[in-house]
Amino acid sequence: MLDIQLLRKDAALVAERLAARGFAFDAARFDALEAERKTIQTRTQEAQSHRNSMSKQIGMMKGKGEDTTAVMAEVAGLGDELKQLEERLAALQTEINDFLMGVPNLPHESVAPGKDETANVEVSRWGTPRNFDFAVRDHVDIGESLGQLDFAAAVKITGSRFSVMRGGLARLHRALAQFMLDTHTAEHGYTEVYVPYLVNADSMRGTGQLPKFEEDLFHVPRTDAEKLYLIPTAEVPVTNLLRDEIVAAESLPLRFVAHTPCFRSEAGSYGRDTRGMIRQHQFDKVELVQMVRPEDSYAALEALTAHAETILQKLGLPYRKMALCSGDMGFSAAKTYDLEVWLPAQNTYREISSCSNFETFQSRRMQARFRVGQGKPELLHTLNGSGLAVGRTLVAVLENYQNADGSVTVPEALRPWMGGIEQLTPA
RNA sequence: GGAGAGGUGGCAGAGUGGUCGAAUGUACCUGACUCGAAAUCAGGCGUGAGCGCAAGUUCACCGUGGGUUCGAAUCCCACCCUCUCCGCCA
Repeated sequence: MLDIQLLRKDAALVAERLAARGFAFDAARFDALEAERKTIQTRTQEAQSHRNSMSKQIGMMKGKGEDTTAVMAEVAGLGDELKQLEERLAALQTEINDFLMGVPNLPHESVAPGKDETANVEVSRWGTPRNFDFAVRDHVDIGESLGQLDFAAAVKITGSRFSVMRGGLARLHRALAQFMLDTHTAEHGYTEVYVPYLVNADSMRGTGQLPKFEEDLFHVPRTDAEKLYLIPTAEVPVTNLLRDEIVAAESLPLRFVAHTPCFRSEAGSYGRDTRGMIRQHQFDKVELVQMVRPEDSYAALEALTAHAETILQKLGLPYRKMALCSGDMGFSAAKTYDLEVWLPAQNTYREISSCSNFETFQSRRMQARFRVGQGKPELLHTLNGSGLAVGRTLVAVLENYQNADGSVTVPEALRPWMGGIEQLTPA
């Protein structure tokens, strides 16, 4: 959520900056709503104040045993008008809030303008894609011929966009997650957290998935009041750890890492990446989350991105770092770097991590704050990034480390988590 | 799932219709005393929002949402959550 003070001061400027990301901000509507809100709120508060002082007077008079019928008759007539004002004000505030909840974050000044991913800027590139002296196969062929990747079984058990792994491949998947967790906790100063995979609507609103993107989420019905959602990323439960909290400035920065499954309905992606493990309804991810002081957040974004890059480097996977343009960023982000890993079978780089600074966009929704000494609470800045998406990392390892005989070499860095296994071979 | 108890400020804990946004204790901040600290004493100390150049002022908030009333932390209804015991269970 944007700062409403900024909107009041200069809605036109906000509209201009949002246009850069393809969002049409209706400044006229906002101004109109605000104008009415201001009038109604002032009148409501005056009426409330009047009623309060009259009621107080009745209390005082009764305390002294005086007759109050005259005053009570006077205040009795106030009820209807006050109720109407209060209802109108509540409706207006709901409307303004709904309106604001649907407005995306402002892009940071360093973000390149652009309509879509074609305007993203390549920041750097690491590693050299390997030359294969045999026909490369994609991860589906590799995994299935190993007898360790089974989409047919997943379709039977659940449906499309799920997978079953067995044996060494299942272990490789687990090893990847543990390798990532151990690296981030031991080398990058993150605290490992275990969190719920089902969250309530308030949490989804806090990080920005709701109200706008409900169709992307799976949910568990129950009653409306207690409806729960499956997390699309650990960002949701982990960032919401700070919702409605005020932490001491000295405790910042907070750095959390969590390994969780993620669930996405993939509504609107029919026909895209239907083959293999690239786009699944359920996938594992190791997520990095930071809460920092505002002045530190852009340095933190660079650091967090570098933490994710470390994983790719240790695994020897070639990748490139992209700075997303204004039109390609997610709803809540002020600035985003994507890391794209080289996939030989697709002969291209594919997203494997997305690292963003949300500034106060999430913390304002969540009222996640910090306090310097005895000072006023201030909104902190939140960041997160994949460190990394485990499923896609598995795909990258299979494809980049495949051998002519159909086996797959286990990257050196993973071997401590593989119980000495150096190669995946058919069972 | 059954039975009971309970949700009040950072924490503890009063308050069951009226100067209650809320006693008191504790924690914390400032000052006094002290060489310094402790103890003691005095004062301060919730969050959000509106209006205002400011000083300030107004409103809302006692789990959440409704209701009754001139007036609700207090009464009524629904829901959520926590705790205890029983049952079941990894």
